Amino acid sequence: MPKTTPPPDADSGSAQQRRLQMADIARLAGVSTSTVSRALAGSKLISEETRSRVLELARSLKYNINIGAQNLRRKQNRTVGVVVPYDPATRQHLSDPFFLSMLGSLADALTEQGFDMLVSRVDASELDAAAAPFDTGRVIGIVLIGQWRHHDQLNQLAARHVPIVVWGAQLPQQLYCTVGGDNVAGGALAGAHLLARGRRRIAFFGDINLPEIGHRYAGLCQALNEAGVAADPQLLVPAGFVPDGGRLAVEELLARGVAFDAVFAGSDLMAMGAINAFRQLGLDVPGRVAVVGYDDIPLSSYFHPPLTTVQQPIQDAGRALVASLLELTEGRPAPSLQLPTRLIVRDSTV
Amino acid sequence: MPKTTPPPDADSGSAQQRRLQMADIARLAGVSTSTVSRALAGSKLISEETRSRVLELARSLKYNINIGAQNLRRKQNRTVGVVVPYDPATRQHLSDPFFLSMLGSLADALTEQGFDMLVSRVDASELDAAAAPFDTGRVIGIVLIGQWRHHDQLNQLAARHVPIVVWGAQLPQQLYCTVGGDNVAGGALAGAHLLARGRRRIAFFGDINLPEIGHRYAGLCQALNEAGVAADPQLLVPAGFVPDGGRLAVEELLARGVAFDAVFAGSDLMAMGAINAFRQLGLDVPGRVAVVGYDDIPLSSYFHPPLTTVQQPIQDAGRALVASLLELTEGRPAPSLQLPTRLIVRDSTV
DNA sequence: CTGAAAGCGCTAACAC
DNA sequence: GTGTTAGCGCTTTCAG
Repeated sequence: MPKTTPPPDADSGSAQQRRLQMADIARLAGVSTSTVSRALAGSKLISEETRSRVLELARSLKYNINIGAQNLRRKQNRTVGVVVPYDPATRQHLSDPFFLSMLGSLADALTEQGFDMLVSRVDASELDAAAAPFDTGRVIGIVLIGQWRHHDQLNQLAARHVPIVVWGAQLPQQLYCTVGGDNVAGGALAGAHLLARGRRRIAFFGDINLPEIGHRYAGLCQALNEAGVAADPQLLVPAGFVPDGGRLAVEELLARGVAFDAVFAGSDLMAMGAINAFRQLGLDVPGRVAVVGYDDIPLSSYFHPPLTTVQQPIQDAGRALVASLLELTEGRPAPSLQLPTRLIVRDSTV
Repeated sequence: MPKTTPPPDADSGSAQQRRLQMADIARLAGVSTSTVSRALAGSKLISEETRSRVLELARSLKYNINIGAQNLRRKQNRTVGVVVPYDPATRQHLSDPFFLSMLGSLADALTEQGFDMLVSRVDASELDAAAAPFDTGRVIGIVLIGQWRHHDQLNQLAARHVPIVVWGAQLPQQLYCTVGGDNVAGGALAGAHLLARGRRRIAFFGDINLPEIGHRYAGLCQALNEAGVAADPQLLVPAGFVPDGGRLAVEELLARGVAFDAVFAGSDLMAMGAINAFRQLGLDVPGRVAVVGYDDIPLSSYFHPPLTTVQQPIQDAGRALVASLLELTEGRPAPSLQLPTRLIVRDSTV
């Protein structure tokens, strides 16, 4: 049972002094509200003397302009919506450190540009709810983190002219703007690295129906191809982002009884789950099986063994998403973007 | 260099059809705006027939009420500000998975209650900037994640009657409301566990000037006391939340040349850093040294060895923070709250 | 340079 | 039941 303590300030519920407004400042300064408005806005139609008097007064009284009213009048807005879809089944999406980091990166990018960030979570199966903050005029546009398999719903949003930028993969017939890592290149990087380490039987863990994961797998296949190694469909193991997707995939792989000497996991989390499973089964990583992850979440360097992984450009991602969204909101077209990824070699692949 | 692709829809910057407003619906329905307003608000002063006609029209035209205008008129607001202070030096705070998880938990709790979440990051050394969204009328109150050493600034905010709830420790002479884990109890839990495992020389890693960390250390000392073991100040090693705070602390501890058989780290991240450092030095965990972390971030069960740690009640935390804030905004006093913590025993302590 | 007046898109008395 | 009217707190013509 939680312990509570009485509040320190017994009179907290008292004198709710009315919030100051422009008219108050105007009266006190002996000018009209127009003048106050101009002074505060830094208009140059105001005498230096009046301006400083008003400013001084406003500051000393801690007056702050009411942004809601200002927005209404100016028909503008400096708020961007960030929506994180969640799987209605597990509701667990914000648990993936990668998404969380993306939130952080967006927060930074938006702050940098003087925008506020309105965060909402929506049921991934009802994605048009993602547009609500825009439809109700609260934000000028939406950044959606995670495309999942909702290509069509996203297209509908774009067709409705909702300014929206999606973190994810570029798909054919896409009406909306995406910003994402170059997943094919990332997958190829991982594949080439494993091949260079002498691995030939590379299993892939992940749900290739998700565009980004599909691309990573395609990249792997491409690398195999170039090395003249055949891709064995038996080595493709579906795995979800759920906490122990990695472990389950390992069990499945073993159950198939197929030879393998490496795993390329669709995310770091899966890679970690897989490595733990291998360890419990007495299979040495990287000795017996090399493992590459994807994302380079902060903890992958702390993992044991430190995880070789494909790094997603999180810092750039936030800035790029915001930049594209601003283009869109200003009526300009925003081309989809693929950010470069790079391989971080650590100990899980020798 | 990022690759770009031309936009799919060349005419994206065209016909910016004006956003529908209530007057439009009114005209189309042949009624006054008041009637539309009432219908949409579900007022019972409206004939069933009119109501459904208006509702139908609004839906088919995808009309959405402008929340900004509504808020202005109603002088209300369903938005809560969540601010995450960052250390201006490292700017790295959002990297701690614990804070990120808290954000997720808050998002859930707010969504549940029909509130929007406006997230902002502020320089921890200028905490009164945290009140900006409130001062400008954008939010009805603020949840601040992370108290750090800014007790005084927080008191000032509370004195200004900014409705604010802080995740952190309860301190003497505190004017603001805190919700936090019971850090003393948590520390005691960790200490008792290590003692029960036969450890006597327990080092503590963390900056005890931070209230929460200080309380965890106090809890440890309390447990030692009760067991009749003396707390050795030599075993108290300052360590930051920086990525490799744990490693640095290990080095410092070793440099002191003092005997130790266990470490209680102020956070899981530190514990992980420390374990990696021990491993590199050939010191077995938990054989040679047992390690307990704090937070129970999602990855601690994936770590090797899986981390014994004190679990913070993240899910409850979000709900509790929101509940307290709502009390405050409704003019009622909100007592500070300490949520129970529990020890999760895994392999890092045998 | 400054003020009066007319709204931004909506709601809520107050009439009818 | 429904319409009229008067604003919410601010900005911006338009006069002076």
